[in-house]
Amino acid sequence: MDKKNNQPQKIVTRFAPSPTGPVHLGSARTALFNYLFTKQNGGKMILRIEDTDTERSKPEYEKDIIDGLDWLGIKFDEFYRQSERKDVYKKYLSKMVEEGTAYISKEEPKEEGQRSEIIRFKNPNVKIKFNDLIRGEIEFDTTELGDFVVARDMESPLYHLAVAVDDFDMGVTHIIRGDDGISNTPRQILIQEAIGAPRPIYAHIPLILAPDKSKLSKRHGVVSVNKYKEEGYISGALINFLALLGWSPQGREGTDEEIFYLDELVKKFDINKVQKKGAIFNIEKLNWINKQYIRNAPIDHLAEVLIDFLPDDLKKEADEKYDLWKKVVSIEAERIEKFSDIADSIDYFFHVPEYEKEMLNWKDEKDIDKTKSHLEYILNILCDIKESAFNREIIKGLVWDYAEKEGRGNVLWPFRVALSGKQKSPDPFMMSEVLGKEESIKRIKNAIEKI
RNA sequence: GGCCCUAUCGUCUAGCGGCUAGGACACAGCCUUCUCAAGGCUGGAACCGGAGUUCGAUUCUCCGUAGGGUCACCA
Repeated sequence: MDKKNNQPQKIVTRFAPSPTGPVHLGSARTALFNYLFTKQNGGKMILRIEDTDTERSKPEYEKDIIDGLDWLGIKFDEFYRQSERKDVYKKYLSKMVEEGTAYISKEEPKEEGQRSEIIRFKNPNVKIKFNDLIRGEIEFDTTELGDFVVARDMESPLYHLAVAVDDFDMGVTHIIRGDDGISNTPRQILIQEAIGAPRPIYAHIPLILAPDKSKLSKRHGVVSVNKYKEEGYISGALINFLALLGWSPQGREGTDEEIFYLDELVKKFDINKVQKKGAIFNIEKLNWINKQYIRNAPIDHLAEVLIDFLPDDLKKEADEKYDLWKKVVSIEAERIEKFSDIADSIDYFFHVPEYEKEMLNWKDEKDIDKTKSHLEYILNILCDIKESAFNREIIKGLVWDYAEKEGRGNVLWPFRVALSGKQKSPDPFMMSEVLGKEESIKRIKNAIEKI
């Protein structure tokens, strides 16, 4: 509490990844929960790169993390790198050694690279009890931790020291992190107490699990956030999905609704309702959510984004015939699950399809000459429609009665195949509208000639 | 193995002593339908086990069991 105005202290959180690999879904969710909690409380959020391990930390991973979070829409108020804060750690380390809460220890190196002189924490061997927002009270006996190492030397702090010092120095009030950090907590609390830091409030969120219930990792396939971007997932959809893993807006005063944009999540999220057990990553649900997002997106925007997922040659053509491209997107958008799916069955909109004449025959039609006459009938109808009236409703209106009379499949199937050359595609009325009068007529004629 | 954590449909979850245990994804069937997708309807599907507390336990307690996390001069 601030004594002057009696206002609650401003909330400060941090997301503290180490740049030793690409941003992973689990980290992304931790960042998200931090973000939601911070925003809904009007707090400040820090991104802190924990790169004290100079061997494993790589600048490209730092970039991957920053890009990934940026893509997801998770913004930070402050940014730090631990590698640039050596002075701060040194200051506290000296103080600890001076006060005897840490000491320089001479030892026999057991492995290559180990020092013969390191700095250990003087463990007071007490029981530590802390309250976790998600799990409630947790108690540890720190005796078993021994005098753990806090730094290799005055210039080289190790993880626990750097974390405790930074959280204190940066005024962090709430530590929201993965479940796997739970056993690190007592060590960090011990250091906090040694340097006179107040204890932050902890919230350990459960891990994201693979289908085999183990901690989700690279070996389980795609876990890198940026891979999802490349595959054409919408960032909002991924955020939405991640939020629903381990948290639910359902409940007494809740809702069964499941589609939430970031700003709605900020309003609805409740850290106290976060699940205690780990949640298995289920890509089916992600795909479903992504589909909902695609459906809700404006066509113009989709056209702009989707074009980058086309192979080069098609992309060039789509760019040249952008009006056609937009129409294609308008009917294909509801048929795809993720952006990269667009590349698959789009070709026939730009190129006259190739297919065997047998495909033109509907399964119930034995006589291919009948099929031919159906196509001729359709051809005549299309030729008679004015350019300006060449749309799906008009075409359907003119063809429908005939199709009813002759058997819909007998008429509509060859119509559709003539346009797409595909077993599966949108209906022929939509396609002819998108292709336009001239192109549609050309393709029907092609089909007739085949027979 | 020590320590810590967890336990409702296949999966994500609602439930905060009394419910036909609800929703979503996935799945199956039906409808719509020229195909596919979408959409609509219907269905199958869960309280880990055992003691206690209680008039009454999915819910509270304990003990099992199972799963997970963590035990570095990594983070």
